Amino acid sequence: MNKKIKDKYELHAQVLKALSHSTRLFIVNELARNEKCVCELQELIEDDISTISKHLSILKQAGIIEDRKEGLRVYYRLRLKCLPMFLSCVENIIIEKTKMQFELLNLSSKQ
Amino acid sequence: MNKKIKDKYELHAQVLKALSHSTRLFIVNELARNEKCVCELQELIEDDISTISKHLSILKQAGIIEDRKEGLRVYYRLRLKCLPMFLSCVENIIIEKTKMQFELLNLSSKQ
DNA sequence: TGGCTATTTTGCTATTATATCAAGTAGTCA
DNA sequence: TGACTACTTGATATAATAGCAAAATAGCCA
Repeated sequence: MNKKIKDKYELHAQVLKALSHSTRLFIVNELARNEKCVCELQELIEDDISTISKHLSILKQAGIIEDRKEGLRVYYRLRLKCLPMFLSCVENIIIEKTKMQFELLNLSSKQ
Repeated sequence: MNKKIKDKYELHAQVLKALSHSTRLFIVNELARNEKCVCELQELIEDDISTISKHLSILKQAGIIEDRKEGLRVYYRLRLKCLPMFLSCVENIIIEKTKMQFELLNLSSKQ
């Protein structure tokens, strides 16, 4: 694979990597509804706040979310509007995969 | 975050993790056009064949691709038809992000 | 059967990602 | 100014992943 092509896919992989974590997916889904401050996310997730802050910085640096400051609070919102559609595609993958496993089970029980 | 929700996002994260690698994204894009055997992919990628085989098994186990055997060769194809759409969404993220960085550069040079 | 080709699996080391705690920054308000 | 709240960053220990090479498996054909 030539370097130019590899670099292009490297960029794509970085975005996907940023989304490859259950907490970060949860965050993205929450922010798809409306913006939230770190403290609101912390209440929902119940992890150490520094862990959540770090997840947010990973999403931000990937260009997936952006922030704005209001007094003491930092509000985050989704930058990528096509993300919910994209996640429903992932949902399809999971459903398909589960079906496949189910069919496999059926086949093996018939033997 | 309650366990049920966490588990759901964990499943999604696994699919995204499988896609979070430049070689695997390349593979998926190649297979989006038509099925290919491992040896054909190896020619294009030029990595150790055992490395490519491992990438393929990661994509397969995530439900993203499937395989069929023909003689000595194993042909892989895309299982997830919505994937190209989904990747164009990632492309948008990258374009947006690049624009943002460009604007930042412009702003700072005006000072 | 034995030798050949295509692919997968295993064992290994190096690299990268994650979680946590402690310390640091930034904005508010008395 | 100093205490307080909301958040970020740094250090570090632990866990997951990548890539290579050697060994194993599977199908073909003489």
